[in-house]
Amino acid sequence: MWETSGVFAPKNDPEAKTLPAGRQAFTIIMPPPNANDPLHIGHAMYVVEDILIRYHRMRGEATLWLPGTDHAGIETQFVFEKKLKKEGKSRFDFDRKTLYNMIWDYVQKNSGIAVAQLKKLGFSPDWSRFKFTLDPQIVDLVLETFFELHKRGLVYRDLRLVNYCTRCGTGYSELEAKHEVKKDPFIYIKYGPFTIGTVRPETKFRDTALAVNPTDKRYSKHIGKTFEIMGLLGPITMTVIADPDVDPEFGTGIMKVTPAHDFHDFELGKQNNLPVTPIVDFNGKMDFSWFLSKKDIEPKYKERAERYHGLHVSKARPMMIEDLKADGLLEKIDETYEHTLSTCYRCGSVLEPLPLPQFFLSVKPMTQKALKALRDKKVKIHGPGYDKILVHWLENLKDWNISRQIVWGIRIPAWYSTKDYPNLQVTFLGNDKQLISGAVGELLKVHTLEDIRTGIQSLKAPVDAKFTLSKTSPGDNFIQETDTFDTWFSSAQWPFVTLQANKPGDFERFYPTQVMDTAYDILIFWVMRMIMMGLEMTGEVPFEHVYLHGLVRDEKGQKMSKSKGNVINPLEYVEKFGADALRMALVMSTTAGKDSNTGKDKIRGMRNFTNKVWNAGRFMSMANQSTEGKNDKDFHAHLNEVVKTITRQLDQLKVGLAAETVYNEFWHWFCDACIEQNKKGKISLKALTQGFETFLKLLHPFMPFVTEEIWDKLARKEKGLLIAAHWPTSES
RNA sequence: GGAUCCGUAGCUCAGUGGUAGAGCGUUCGGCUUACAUCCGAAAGGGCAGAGGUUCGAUACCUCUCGGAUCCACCA
Repeated sequence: MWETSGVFAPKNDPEAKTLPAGRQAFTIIMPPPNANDPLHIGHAMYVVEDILIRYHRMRGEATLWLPGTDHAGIETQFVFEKKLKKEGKSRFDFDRKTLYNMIWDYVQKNSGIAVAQLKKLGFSPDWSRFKFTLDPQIVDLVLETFFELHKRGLVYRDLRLVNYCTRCGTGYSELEAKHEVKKDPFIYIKYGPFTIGTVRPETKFRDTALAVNPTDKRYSKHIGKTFEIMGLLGPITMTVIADPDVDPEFGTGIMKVTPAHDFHDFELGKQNNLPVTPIVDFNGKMDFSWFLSKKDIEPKYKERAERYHGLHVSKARPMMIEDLKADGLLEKIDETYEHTLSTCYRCGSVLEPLPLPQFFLSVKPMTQKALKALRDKKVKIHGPGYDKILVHWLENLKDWNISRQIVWGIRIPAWYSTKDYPNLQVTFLGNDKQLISGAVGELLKVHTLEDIRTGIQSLKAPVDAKFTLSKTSPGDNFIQETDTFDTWFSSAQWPFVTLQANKPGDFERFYPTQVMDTAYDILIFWVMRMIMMGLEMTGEVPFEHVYLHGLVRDEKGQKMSKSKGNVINPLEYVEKFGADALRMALVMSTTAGKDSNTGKDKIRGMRNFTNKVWNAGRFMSMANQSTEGKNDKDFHAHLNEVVKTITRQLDQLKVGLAAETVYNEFWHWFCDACIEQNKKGKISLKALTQGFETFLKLLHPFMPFVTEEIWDKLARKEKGLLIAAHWPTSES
């Protein structure tokens, strides 16, 4: 009935109330769930949004809740690759276009599930405005944003170290790396006249300098001097440079510098003009081709380099330690050393810092605008402490790496001319389904440009390569960048692109939106970037309030995870206890920004409450018929207070508190006290009926199904659907 | 190393500058004609500790202790 009645869509009624401050509507953009995943309990927390939407709709406002789903680039490709692996295949068995289409079909097949589940939870978004992040109009707008940002000088391409997962084959932004404490042998190596300590002996072959703290008296005299040092592959020369970041207390106080494989060293290398010389490749394997291509190598060293070459770091490292021992270069090993490593948040592999040209956004101008908006209270964060966390991030944010080396996403619309770069390095899956690497010119002898454009796996354009921005090929001789945008790059634009890509006039009418509700764990990933991007592109904040709900934990307070087996499937509980019970359990007595423990007991308790509401409805038809009650006046007075309180609480986004209030007032006041008084003739039927209808309205945003059902039996014929009924007014 | 949050009844958590609340659990008594997925009654808390502000603090400030989370660095 709700869906066919059209109430989910914002009313076009010119009589729709004009809201305070000239606001035309009450709008919430739904955080898009991953299109290919079934819902988890976190999505059920969107009930906060549905409560607010239903409340404002009943207030007579033009109310829009805009739903959608997310292509979730890395997550989805990762899931799909796991599926391929089960079938004994990998992403390299398919050319780019085929792989993309396969994932597209896979996602399409699953995307209906999430939507059906949202409906089962009783959510009331306007399905006619549904958007997917890869809908053509959305992609189009995202590309335009990129062009505009480039025009404003905020886009650049640069060689940087990226946190690269050699397992997943892509780099990540600084936010996506997880940190894990690991125990690794800390090796002290004789290094010419010095001793250095390291956990990564394998990178030593391409060290470019030695660094010491300029205030360290032991070493300061060596600064600027060059030493010949005996290594595993023969003698090398090394210059000592000054670096105030070197901690004299740590290890031996002298540090090797490897710009290609360490973030700090990369920066240090820039300052000192050191070359970036990688030794680990993008598969996590040792690459000694630079050495083996030399002439006249001593057989001993040649044998070693050949042995190491192509081995994974984890295999090569112990081998090198043995060789160091054999050469008498190993001083000692500290086996107790603990340090923190970056790991892939998807697969858990250790991330390799690797040099790769990437597209970046200059964030500074955007963070400044965001900070100002926060200072001016244009955006208000609900959830204690999170406003400070957000400010801290905005003040310290580094430029945003928006390139991802995956196919599932929006391909970066930068094109390189094969005329400018005939030696552009590409990896191409040929007609014979073999991976072929080489320069464009060479490949063109056997394949057409069109073949290469669609079949290309990866392209390594030089850092300073000229590129043309265009939605389609700008000419006959262009090859498109193979990287795709970080999913968050398009998600950051979600509040305005969904409205711009929708019905004409929507953006003007519904933007800026009022509330953004999401879990606090994506405050930085998403909310911060939406504020930045919204301000940059529209000049306005994307939303006025950010409601950060907590994470839903199990009844013991443990984080839910698949490995612990304590994951709650929301739909299971909908089956068992009803959607109303689950909804109520999720918001009852919760506060913004705080985790809540939701287990069976709590949901069962709320099922009992649902039942209580139902039974009160049954009582109404057999209530005491008295037309006058001596407590009627007090009854109305208290009812008025209840309406006032709940209205105020909802206006202040205190959803958990409002749920608690309506629960207590309905059960312990209306049922326990007032119904009993009616039985004794102290409260009239008229007053009681009016009170019950008021409570049905107050309860409706929280428990839409039972309340609508009771309303259907009681009052719908005269008064229409409860979902569209008028919120009770209170006299102050 | 930096930051944030929390410490209230046995458990899980709300809450407020003016003599403490809910759910679950516990105890006792009830199939009272809406509801035993219920009703009635009861036990149980000097709101972590110390100091300060205030006429008055659980609530505001400082410190201590305890717990959680986030970020940075680690050759």
